[in-house]
Amino acid sequence: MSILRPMITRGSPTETRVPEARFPDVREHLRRAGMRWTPQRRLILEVLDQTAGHVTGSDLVERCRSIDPATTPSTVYRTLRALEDVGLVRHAHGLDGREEFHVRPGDEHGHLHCDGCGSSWEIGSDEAAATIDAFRRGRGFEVDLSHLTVVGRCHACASAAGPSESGA
Amino acid sequence: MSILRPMITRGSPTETRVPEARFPDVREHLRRAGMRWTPQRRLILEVLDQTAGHVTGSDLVERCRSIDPATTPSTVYRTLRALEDVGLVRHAHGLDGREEFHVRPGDEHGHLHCDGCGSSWEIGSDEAAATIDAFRRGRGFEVDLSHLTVVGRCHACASAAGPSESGA
DNA sequence: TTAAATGCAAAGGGTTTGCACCGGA
DNA sequence: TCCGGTGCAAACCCTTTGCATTTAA
Repeated sequence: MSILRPMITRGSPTETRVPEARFPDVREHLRRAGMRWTPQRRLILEVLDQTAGHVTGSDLVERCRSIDPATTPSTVYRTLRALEDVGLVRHAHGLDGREEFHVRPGDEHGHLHCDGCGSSWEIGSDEAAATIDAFRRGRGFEVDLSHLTVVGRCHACASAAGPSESGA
Repeated sequence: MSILRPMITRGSPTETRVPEARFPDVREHLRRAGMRWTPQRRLILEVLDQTAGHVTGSDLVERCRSIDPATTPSTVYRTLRALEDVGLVRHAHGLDGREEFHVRPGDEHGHLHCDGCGSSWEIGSDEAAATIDAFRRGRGFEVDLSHLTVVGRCHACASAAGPSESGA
């Protein structure tokens, strides 16, 4: 249900470049915003789309470079902001606070980071329901799930560290 | 109930430097960790303590400089880490992802930021209860409240923007 | 006395910007 | 054709680090 509409086979093996026919909505989106559809943007969107989790700006630069060495940081960062303005990309903040981007999925999600092992998971709207409800009912605050980052210790790490680790 | 124990008059007007007697526990803390009690550290701790909310590193540098122009960034940043190691200071991440420090309060709290008006509030353990419970019961995850940052739209902003703003 | 802490200045890293050229529509 | 986008390189900002000096204990 990604805005990119992967249409057919999600990961056709050998094909790195995906025909732009795959991004019909995106072109529309950009066009309506008076923006242009360029090879660089396609590449960036593609890499972003193929990245399961999230990428920082510099990560994205690297990944794009591995496909097209001519990629430049300024273009990537500018594109990222442009795409975010149009609503095609969103960002959240990682454990270290850096921005992490991802193609905006049909269903928003938050992030759960374990301080212990460094793992991270997605928080679906179902799992976030209690949180969202609490703030909405408590003070009429509308939580932005895609910006929700919960940090702490996963079950495994919490068990290993013992129960006295948290509040101290 | 701050660890700094402000003891008497919270802000005696003319007195900028507070007698170190005000920080008995802190000295102890540092001493036990083999660390020293210096004027710089006292200043930093003081500014940190008098800052209601949170400060970024550079904020803190500025504020310290306004009291003692000789303050240097390296000392501030190093002290910040040192104090955090000892457990006297904690950090969270602001809206923009930058580290925000504060004297570690007796009761941890998270943060609530409104994307609309830029306001932010503290989330007490009571308000976070539902969230903490949900993750604990759902997957045995122990949420670190002091690292919890919830972003979204406050009641006022949500009302102003209308209900269709959130998921789009 | 002696190791921790400071101050300076320079490095560092990710991100942003100015500007001339390029190219999608 | 025309305005948006790109690439380059330099600027930026906050933060960190090396090293000689100072200073708390």
